[in-house]
Amino acid sequence: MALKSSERPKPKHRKGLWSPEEDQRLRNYVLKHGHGCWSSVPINTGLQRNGKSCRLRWINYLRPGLKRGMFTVEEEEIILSLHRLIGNKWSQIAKHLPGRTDNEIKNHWHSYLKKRGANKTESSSSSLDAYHHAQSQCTNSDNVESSPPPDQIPTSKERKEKPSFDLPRDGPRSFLPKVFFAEWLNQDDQGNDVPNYGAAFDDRSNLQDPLVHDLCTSDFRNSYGGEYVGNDLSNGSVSASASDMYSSQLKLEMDQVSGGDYYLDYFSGDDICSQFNMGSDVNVTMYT
DNA sequence: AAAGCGGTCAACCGCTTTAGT
DNA sequence: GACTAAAGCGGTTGACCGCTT
Repeated sequence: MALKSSERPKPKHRKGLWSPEEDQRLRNYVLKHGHGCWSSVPINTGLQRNGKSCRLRWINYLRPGLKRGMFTVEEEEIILSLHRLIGNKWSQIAKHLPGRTDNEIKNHWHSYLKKRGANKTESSSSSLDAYHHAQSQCTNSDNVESSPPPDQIPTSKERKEKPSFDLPRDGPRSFLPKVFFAEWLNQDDQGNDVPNYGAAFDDRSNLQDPLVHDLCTSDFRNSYGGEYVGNDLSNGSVSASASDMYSSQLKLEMDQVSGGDYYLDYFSGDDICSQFNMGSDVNVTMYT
């Protein structure tokens, strides 16, 4: 006789910080097989964690493409701006900060920005500017680091002992975070770094990002209470303003995955790794 | 030197939503 | 439509660390 799910004996799950060995197991498994159903991951890996814990560990810490280190001023502006607009929708906010997790943003909000946001009553007007500016800042070649080999990502314990950034927490905020997947670089006529948007963005089919889409249509005003800060795009005009917003693509040369090139919409918020199995060697190239 | 304190962040908890049957 | 499992999400907790007294 089959037991009801509530009557099944519950396996003992380990709790607390993840050990390097656990990280290694999970990372190896997901990179090789994909996560599939998370509840089966502990079974397949032999980890004494529940699936939920594995999922969280992967999303917040092990997943390739995560930025580590301090938030830039521009990222903070984006968080503040979006938080004013949509509140504690951390996952929505995270979609607009590539490489940042909702958990990370939430923690940062509670640690730094809540106080700062409370003090700072002005500023809404600069929201879109900050948002826009952040995209070009992200293209600065000084920011770009290719993803380290998985075994070089510090464990949670190691991070506490030796943070991945060199400047003190309260140091200058112009310090830019590490980017584990290469971002890309384009330059305008003046040699300033700009995102690689242009023609690609003019194609409406590229407006996958919900915020961009909203910003480019009048829906945005309606969606967020009729108050919109920054550039006025309410007439639905996409051409110049929208193109200036951002659009970018990340080209991954997947030598070991079908031998093809993959173009991923960097800002779509898609979980890159859940879409395919990452081979052990993933070459990330700059796409300019 | 050690106790107290506050800040940070990884991880857990519980609720909601979504998908499958 | 009801039920179940999985996934997603936001709030909260607790370990750890550095600073102050």
